[in-house]
Amino acid sequence: MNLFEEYITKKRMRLFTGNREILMPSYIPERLPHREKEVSRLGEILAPSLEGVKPSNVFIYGKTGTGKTAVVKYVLRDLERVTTVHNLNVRSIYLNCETVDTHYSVLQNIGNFFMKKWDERIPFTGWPMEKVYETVKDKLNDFGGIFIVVLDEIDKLITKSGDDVLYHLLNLNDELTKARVSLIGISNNIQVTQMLDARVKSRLSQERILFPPYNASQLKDILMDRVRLANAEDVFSEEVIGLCAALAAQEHGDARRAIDLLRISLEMAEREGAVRVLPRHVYEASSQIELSCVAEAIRTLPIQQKLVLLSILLNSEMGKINQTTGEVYATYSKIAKMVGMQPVTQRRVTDFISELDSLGLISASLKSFGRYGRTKVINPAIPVDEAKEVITEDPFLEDMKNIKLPKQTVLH
DNA sequence: TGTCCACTGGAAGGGAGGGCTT
DNA sequence: AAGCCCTCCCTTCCAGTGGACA
Repeated sequence: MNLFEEYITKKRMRLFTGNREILMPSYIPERLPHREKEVSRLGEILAPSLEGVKPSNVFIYGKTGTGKTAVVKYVLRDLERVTTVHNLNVRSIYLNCETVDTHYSVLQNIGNFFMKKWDERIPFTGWPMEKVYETVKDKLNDFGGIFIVVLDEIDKLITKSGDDVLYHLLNLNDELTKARVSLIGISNNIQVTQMLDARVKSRLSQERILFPPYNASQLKDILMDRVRLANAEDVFSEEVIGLCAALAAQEHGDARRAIDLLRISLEMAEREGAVRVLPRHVYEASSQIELSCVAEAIRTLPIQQKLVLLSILLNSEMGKINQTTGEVYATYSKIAKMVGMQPVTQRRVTDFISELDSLGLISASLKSFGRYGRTKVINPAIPVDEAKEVITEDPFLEDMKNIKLPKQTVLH
């Protein structure tokens, strides 16, 4: 049977044939339940732009899945509709600092927003900063209106590149003759603002909006709305929707998680050929989300970090609990040589350990053993066998699949 | 109370890689 | 082709540290 014929037959058998995009967290509906206050607050802040006045800069913070990005995109979409109809000179750009995380790339993206011809574009590297800055200024002056720059996950930008970028962006207005730039910073980590220079900090957060987590009943409303919008009431019972909401509420009220649960439990039910989504599909979806997040995090790790993680897993497999940095480094050096790689220094490995810790793949905490030194105490935070399997998918590390450590490498 | 261990983590800088300018 | 610039990944150097032990 033709591969795609099969797909078409399957599609006919699908439980839900409506628009699946509605069941994605990235979909912005026409109504955002329980975020009316935040929407109107941001709307009020940005409204002066319609009269050609620069709106205040805004700093938005709240945990993941509390609707920060959705509200900002929602408000900017409305703003764009109005400015298009009334032909007003207001534009905005959305940048996610997960990927746009350097001084250069932020300015490059802003500059390229106004570039109509491909060959005029600022390359992703190569130009002196000064030239990029001047080009951005020229382009903004040519545009001559109000330009709103949204920096989502701004904490990533600050931790990686410091506050230089923000300093430059905030100073841009002093050097612009016609245009005006406003900043909207979005962060799920309030701590980062402590790292900012006091002047940058006060100018960035002329206005602040805090997004509280959703509770279970609010999440349920959000899911109900989506289900109605997708015309999928006959697929999801109220019980199932409530369960998705309850599970996500346990995770600090994460709407993104709740919507993912809804969609993936639907996929689970379809795969099984069920007529409706059942609570057990939701539980299955929940554990699948957890596992696939871990697997994805591991897959995207650079090879050296994979080796460090593998060392920790192997040590743990040997029954070693509470590993020290020194022990991890010893194992790492051995297996790096085994796969024909030059081991990096211990200093570098301590950075890798911190990164693995912040990704939640391991737990590492600083502990002092008195005269026996001070080190990090490290344990895997994920299932060892599954994690090993994902790591050894890497063509470089295939040979490590069945490796067992000789005892003396961990026991001193 | 001072010493000392086994690191931690900041700072500075090297060099490779990608790209532009002259 | 040579000279720059920027980012990324890494090394080298080193001051700093919590707490057991003498």
